[in-house]
Amino acid sequence: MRTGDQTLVKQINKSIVLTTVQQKSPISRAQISKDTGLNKATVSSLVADLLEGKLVEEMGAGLSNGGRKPTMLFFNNKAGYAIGIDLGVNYVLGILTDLQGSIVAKINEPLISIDEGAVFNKVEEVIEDLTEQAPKSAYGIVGIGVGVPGLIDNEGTILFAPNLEWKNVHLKQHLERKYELPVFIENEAKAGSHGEKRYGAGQGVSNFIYVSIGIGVGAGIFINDQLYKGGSGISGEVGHFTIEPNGRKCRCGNKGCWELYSSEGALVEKTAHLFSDREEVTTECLIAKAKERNLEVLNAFDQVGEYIGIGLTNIINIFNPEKIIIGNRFAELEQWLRNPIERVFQQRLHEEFRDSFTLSFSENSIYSCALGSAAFSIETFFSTSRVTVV
Amino acid sequence: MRTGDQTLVKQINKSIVLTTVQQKSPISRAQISKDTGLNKATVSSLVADLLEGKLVEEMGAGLSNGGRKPTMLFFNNKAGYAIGIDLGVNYVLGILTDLQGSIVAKINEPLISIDEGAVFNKVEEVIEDLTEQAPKSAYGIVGIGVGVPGLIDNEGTILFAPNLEWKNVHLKQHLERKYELPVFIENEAKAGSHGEKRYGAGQGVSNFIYVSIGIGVGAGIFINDQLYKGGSGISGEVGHFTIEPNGRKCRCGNKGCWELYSSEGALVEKTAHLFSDREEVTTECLIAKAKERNLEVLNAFDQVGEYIGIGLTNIINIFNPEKIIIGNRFAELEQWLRNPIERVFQQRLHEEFRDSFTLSFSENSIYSCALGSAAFSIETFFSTSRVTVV
DNA sequence: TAACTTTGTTTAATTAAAAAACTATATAAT
DNA sequence: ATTATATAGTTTTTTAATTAAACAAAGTTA
Repeated sequence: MRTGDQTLVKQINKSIVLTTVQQKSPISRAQISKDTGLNKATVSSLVADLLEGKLVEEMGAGLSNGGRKPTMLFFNNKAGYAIGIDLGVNYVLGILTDLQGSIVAKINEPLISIDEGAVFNKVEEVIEDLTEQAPKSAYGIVGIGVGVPGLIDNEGTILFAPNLEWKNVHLKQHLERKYELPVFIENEAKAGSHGEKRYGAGQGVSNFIYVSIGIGVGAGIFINDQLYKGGSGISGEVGHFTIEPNGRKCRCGNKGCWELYSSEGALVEKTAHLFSDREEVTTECLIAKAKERNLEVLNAFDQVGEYIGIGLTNIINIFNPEKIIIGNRFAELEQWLRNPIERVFQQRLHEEFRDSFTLSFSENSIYSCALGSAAFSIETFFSTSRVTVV
Repeated sequence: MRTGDQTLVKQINKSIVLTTVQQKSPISRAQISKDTGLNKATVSSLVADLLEGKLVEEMGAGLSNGGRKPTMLFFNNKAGYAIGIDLGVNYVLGILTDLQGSIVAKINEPLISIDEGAVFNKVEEVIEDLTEQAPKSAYGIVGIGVGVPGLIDNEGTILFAPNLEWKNVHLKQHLERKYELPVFIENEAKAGSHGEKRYGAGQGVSNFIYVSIGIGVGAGIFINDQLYKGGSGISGEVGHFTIEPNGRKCRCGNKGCWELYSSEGALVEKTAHLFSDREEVTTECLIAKAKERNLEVLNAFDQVGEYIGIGLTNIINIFNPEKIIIGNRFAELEQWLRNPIERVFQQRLHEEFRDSFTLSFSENSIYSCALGSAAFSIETFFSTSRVTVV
């Protein structure tokens, strides 16, 4: 339990000033004082600290407002860099971002084997490649975040990753020892939701659910502007909602799970007969066929869209969110999915819920997960480094 | 946005000291200092404030620990009283509690009519009866809380109460004007969850879901020790989970809602043929028959229990809670429901979830909702009154 | 050119916590 | 009994932060 003292006060105010600069840059000390309600003298003192910490810089005089010209300040997004990795089932997507979340380098490596050692090597290769590309900066690489499709506990252990066939994998410790940097391992949907919160459709939204639909279905839950991880870190397994109590067996042990009817797998099943080789069916080629107005593919999208809608009504009934964001591979399917989903909403949602939220699709394309993973590092850097802690 | 200053620090610390006294009473100043990490001098100063505010009192010397005897302090639970009301479909249950949540008076009035005016009159009758019974105290009645079975928005308006056949009812304004006291209207399940958090099975549990099962099914969601209300205040409508996509029509508009299979209504339907008059079937007489080992009733309990289990697996998959608490009328059915529910958990939950939570039944019997409603007033009193605000 | 504005710093006042010194009151050992 | 030691709680002093007020610097406007 933390008690109140002067250091707490300073931490709070310093963080307010830094956030204000980040959001409203370029901005003067006087304007920060007006916007935040902090006294001019307090702002000057805190800005001096931030200048010394290299997180804020002066950029000369601005335009006069009828008196002395203000000194404009801006957030030094190049004071450090973060690495974010989206560890997929058949790829490793890595990005290097500045402290503002802008991508300054990226690399996408295919994964041939899902063997633990082989994947670890590939991840290290990506990390080292990005590290080399990082420009010189005051703080260097501030951390590494990795999004993984699986159950991750509160200590960052990968408990279970079905599609990678992993159990109890300690990637976090491995990378921390090797690179001596803060490492964050998080579930792919949780990382993606974080990416949307900071840099996408979740900005300014306090309560939203990011639903990642790809090979599986998972969710990242934002409540009161915070990612909700769950009692042991494994919240958001909405793919295993029971939608059909006597439906098909799912490999999770349950029957009739939502993701059996609403994921890439469901699409493939419905359309496999259109292709000579089942292995060849990908979301990309289905999109191609849908654009040619192939009726069977359009029907498959519509049917899968209906099931997605049914699961989303469950989410809406329980969370009453301000927004639902659909991410991962299905983020590209908006033009085919929005109609059936909204049809189901009309049919199945009580009227008080119907206009209580908006339905969006991911704004960061394939980068939500990697961006969110990088952002874990950036936030921890801000809250624990000597920069903001007194 | 609140900035940091000395008043904030004092508020935080005063609240810490008060909470410590509430939880560990009787306790000395020295012990508070050790437990909280606050300096002895700081504790003395804050305790002086709380003594002046009548929230804390001295009760003479305690036993020596090898030196000067400590002056023991205790929380003055009689400094004020709160009214909590559980507004049911056919009853109004009112309680008067002290600031500790102990019930000092109660009254249970049957509701003959669900007409808005008639119900308002009955509620006022209950409030006035309880007010008269309140002992003289420093702060008097600090507020009135009412739990209602329906959708309540963030302003306390009753948007929709199906079983009362109400729409857009402004009970809050009505009572505030009449009694000039803070009034809190909240959904019955949210109020119940709050009751369990403060005084029942939710104490010390940060993340739990209270599932109220009676005529309908609703949930109160506690996340990070806070009640989550949702974007517009109507979260927790788990009764309208789609469990059977092609099931029976629900009056909410959807088909195959969970509460059609798992509430009192489902029980009545399965057992109505055992009674001459369908109106006579109540949970109470089913309990009586179950105790006589009536096979048909036992089977009904078992089947309903299975469906409850299915809905709970959905809740567990999405929230990964530390605890599930079953409340309202079904809280009395533990001996018949626990088995089928846990059977379903074994069948349908992935192993990582199976031991991640405990299943409990309400500890406050029929008072969860009224207690939680009263507690809304008490907490607001502590956080906004001159007592704790500097 | 004088009057007024705006920006940002400096100085003094205020407040709350914490450390240190101190008083009061015990217990325990001799 | 007396002395040493330990604990409880208050008083005094120190420290660190915000804020208000005064001020200096640098503009604009009439």
